[in-house]
Amino acid sequence: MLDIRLVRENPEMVKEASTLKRDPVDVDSILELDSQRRAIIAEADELKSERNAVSAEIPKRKKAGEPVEDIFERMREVGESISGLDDKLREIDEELSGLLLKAPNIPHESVPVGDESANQVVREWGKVTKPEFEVKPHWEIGESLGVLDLTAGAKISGSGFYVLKGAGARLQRALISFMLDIHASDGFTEIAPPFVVNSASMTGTGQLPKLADDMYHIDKDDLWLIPTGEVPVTNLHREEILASDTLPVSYAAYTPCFRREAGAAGKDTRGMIRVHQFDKVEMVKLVHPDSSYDELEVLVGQAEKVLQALEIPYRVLLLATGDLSFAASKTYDLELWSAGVANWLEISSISNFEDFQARRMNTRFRETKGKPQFVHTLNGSGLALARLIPAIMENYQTADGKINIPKALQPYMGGMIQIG
RNA sequence: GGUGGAGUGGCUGAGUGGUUGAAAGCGGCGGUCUUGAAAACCGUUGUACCGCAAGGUACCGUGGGUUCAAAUCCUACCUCCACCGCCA
Repeated sequence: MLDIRLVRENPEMVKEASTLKRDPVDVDSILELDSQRRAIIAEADELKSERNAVSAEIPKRKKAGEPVEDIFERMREVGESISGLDDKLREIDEELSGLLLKAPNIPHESVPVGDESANQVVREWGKVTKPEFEVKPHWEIGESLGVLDLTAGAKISGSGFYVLKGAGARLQRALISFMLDIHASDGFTEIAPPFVVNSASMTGTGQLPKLADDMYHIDKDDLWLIPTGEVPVTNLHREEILASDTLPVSYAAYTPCFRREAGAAGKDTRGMIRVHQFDKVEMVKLVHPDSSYDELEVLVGQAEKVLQALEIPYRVLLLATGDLSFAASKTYDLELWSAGVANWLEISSISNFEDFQARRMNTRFRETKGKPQFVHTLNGSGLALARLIPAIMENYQTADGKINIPKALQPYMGGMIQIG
């Protein structure tokens, strides 16, 4: 959520920034509601002040045996005025916070301006080699080796669900342990959170109110299936004031992710690439505002570490303003080349949200002296399994139609060196 | 799911419908003392909003209600604890 003071003091900046994000904010309405709100508060507070003063008089009068009926009469009217103003204030507050909750975060100054085509390749790691044989896309090699079954997924759940079998299922489990071990040894605390959360949590990280249609909702209990581990893990500290020496807080969590993917269809939806349920290891950080951009670089490095350990070539992309997600100030994507879809695939997205989520969650920290301040939050995939598994199936494919197990992963596969 | 009990400041814990933002203790912070520390003693110690300021307002699980006035009464909901039922 944007700071209302920021909107009040820099309305043009907010208008421009939201336009760059292709999500223009109705700044004028916000300002109008804001000034109405303040006027009503001033009026109501004055009446309340009067009521409090008179209330203090009543017991004294009673003690002195003086009549109080006339005061009751007047205070009844004052009370009615107050509740009228309070009702109106509630309406305005609701409307105002509705607008504010739908306003996107402001891009950081270092973010390139433009649409997707303005994304910048920051660096590349490893080199994409073209093997002499024709690499089969993961859905073909996976099906032929009996480790991936898309038909079964469609049967038991529907289109957009997959089933891993045998060494495929083991591979996924191995990757989860492998990645969590890396993060844990680098100081991340492992978290096993709920996979279903309430609306307050979804609002806290910014999925609600705008992205409701992209998520699965359980009507009966008014709960949401998490679209990413970011939601439960970041919300761990909702409505809290942390001691400053607890920062930075670093978490890593394995969770499934559920996404409705309404309207998604096309070439890159084949196989495991765009599905309704996938597994992911997510990293989350809560940090001091002064260090959040340094932490962002570190977090990108942490995600890279996994790909490097697996020896899979990738590139790091700095997203342009128009490609940034709703809550992000700055985002790097890690992409790797997929022979299957002949395209770069996003395998990780690492973002700094500054205080945008913290403000929604009311997550603050206190330094030894001074007022509580909002923390900055970051998160990044480390990594998404439904992209990583295809990457391994395609990058580690052999000419005779088998899949080698990356060396670092072999201990996690009980020593297995090849599938097939 | 059923029955009973409870939800007050960082924690423990008082609180009669009317200067109670809230006693007391612990903890925290600052100080005195000390070579240093501990102990002792003194002081201080919630958050948000409105306001240029002075100052004002709100908050005692959450929402609604009664009242001139609610931490205190009523009501619904939420959470926690205990027991019963069910269960991986």
